[in-house]
Amino acid sequence: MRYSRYFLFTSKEKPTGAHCMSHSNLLRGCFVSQLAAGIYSFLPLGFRVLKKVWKIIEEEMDRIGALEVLMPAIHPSDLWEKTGRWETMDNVMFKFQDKKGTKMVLGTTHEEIITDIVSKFVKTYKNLPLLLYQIQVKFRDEIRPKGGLIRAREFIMKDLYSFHTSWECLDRTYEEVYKAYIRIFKRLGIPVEVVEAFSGPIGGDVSHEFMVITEAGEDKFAKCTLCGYSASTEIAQIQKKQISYQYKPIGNIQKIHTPNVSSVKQLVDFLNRKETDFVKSILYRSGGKYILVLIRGDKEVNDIKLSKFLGSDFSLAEEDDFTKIGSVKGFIGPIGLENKVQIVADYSVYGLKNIIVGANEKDYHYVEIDYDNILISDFYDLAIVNDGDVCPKCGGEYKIYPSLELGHIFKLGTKYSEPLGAFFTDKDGKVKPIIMGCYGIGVSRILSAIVEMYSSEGSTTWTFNTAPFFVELITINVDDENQYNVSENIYNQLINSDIEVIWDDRKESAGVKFKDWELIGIPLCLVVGAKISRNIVELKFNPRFGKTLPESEARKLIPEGLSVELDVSEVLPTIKNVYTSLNKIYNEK
RNA sequence: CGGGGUGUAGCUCAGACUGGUUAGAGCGCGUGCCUUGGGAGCACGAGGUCCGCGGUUCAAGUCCGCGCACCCCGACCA
Repeated sequence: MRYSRYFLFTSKEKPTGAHCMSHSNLLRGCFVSQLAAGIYSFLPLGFRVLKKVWKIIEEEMDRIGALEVLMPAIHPSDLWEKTGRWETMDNVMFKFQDKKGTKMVLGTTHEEIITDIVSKFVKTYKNLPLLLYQIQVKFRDEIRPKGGLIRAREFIMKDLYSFHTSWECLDRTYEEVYKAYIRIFKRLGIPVEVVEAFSGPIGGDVSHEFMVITEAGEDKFAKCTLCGYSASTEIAQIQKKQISYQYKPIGNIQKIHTPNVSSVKQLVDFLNRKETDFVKSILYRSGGKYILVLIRGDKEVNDIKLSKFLGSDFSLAEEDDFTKIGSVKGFIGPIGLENKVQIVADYSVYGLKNIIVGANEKDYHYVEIDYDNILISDFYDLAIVNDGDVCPKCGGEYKIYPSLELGHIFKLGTKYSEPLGAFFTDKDGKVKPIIMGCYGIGVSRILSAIVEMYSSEGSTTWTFNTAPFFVELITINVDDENQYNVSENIYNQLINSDIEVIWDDRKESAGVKFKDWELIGIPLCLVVGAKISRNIVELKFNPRFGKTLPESEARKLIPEGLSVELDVSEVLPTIKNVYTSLNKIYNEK
């Protein structure tokens, strides 16, 4: 490809509105272009990268026997109503009506559709197991899209669905998909962490997320520094505590004036105490009862953990609930409410002495309270884990990492097959619901993830299998006939050797060409300049390309100083050699 | 949904507070010269519904009202 004929309009300036590096680089490198909030076009260069990611996913899906389909992006409401998700996913759905007034939705995901398809055709155990997947556009009307492709409202996703006669069979497929995902991310050059995860409204009980560690993400996971166990902070538990608790009502209670000071943060400043000297009290309604949850001031309640204890039907109390139980929002505390609410505490409250709690009176707190002065009905693990919390597997310490979710695999069971009537006749002649799994990968998001991994502002680095071209050929002075002719010759040789090359044949200054090379993230750069009079050209490596490789390989392939001078006759063999070595690392069966 | 910000040339932004000729800069774009190993230089030039609608005024990019879009923080998020 000749640069002069390509669609490539790079930007020297950092775009406004791009607040993370990958977003900025993808815009500046002319990979994508924004149409509306969270809605992007893939431009020729970006689409090349997308297709490369796409292809690797297809290859690995093929390898586990999954069959590719393409389902509609527009769905009528009926299937969604059958599973109840017309309501439960309403907050992210783009809904509209067709000209007949039929309710429609832009597909947020495709469990309903694929299950419907399978239910029409698969009637016997003889046709199972079955794996179907697609790479398709998904629509989610996120309230706040951000980070470019990281959280978009229209995005590309790979979704695989598996269908089984038994849980054992699902388990085996789940394992295979897990391994396929590991291979996919390895081939893409993305270091992923697999973490146990919450399966959420999609259903099922087991799930794993494939995360990359980056500040640009929107999730967090906890990893044990000792045994390596890791889990999303949505579900990460801590080691159970031995509780030996006896209620000792306090005789002489001390109250202090805290005018208009209610949040822990404000109290810390006002009283000059530590966050851990406070116990927060959070009031919930559940099944007509009130539950007061106590938690140490530095911690946050994990609603998912709480729902295990309260059931799914609970909500935060509102203003008038506080009045009903004789308390005040902002100053609620456990002492004095013993008869009106059930009091449960997070483990973090256990053993605390000389703490401060709300006095159920506007502008007042109680001080010098011990944990056993509070009537607590039970202690549970209810908090979102922090650094230093104790791993339930080995007693080691957790560390929390910011992360971006690239893949998520679920065991669904019969959540969709039953309501949508996907049944099969088993060997024993009985009709049973098909057991399902589903497995997603955020394909477009992967582009952002790779850029976040290895690039810096204004200088992108793609990995071997994702780089839009393998070599950028730069001719310093295209008016120099010798430089031009040698370049053209090398360009043709590379094409004939199936090495993807973009030739910067523009009449631009050298600086412009080098900056663009770095911005668009091509691994190798071959420079044809004045030294061509001595038959010498220079081969340069992208500044961070080595980081995308295993260290030993990087040492072997990449010269010190990232650059080497070559005789023209050595160019093709050298590039081919690097290409073959990398291909072996990333694409060997 | 709450809080905040922004909207002027293709891009990044000044001008607005205190209304007043023909609305500016840098970059980019075009032409010519020069230059060709890290976004070079000189000259000339093209390019604007100042987000939209309404209002105040002799006069609105500027003031007022309504709306829209985009961005940020929070809430939300298979």
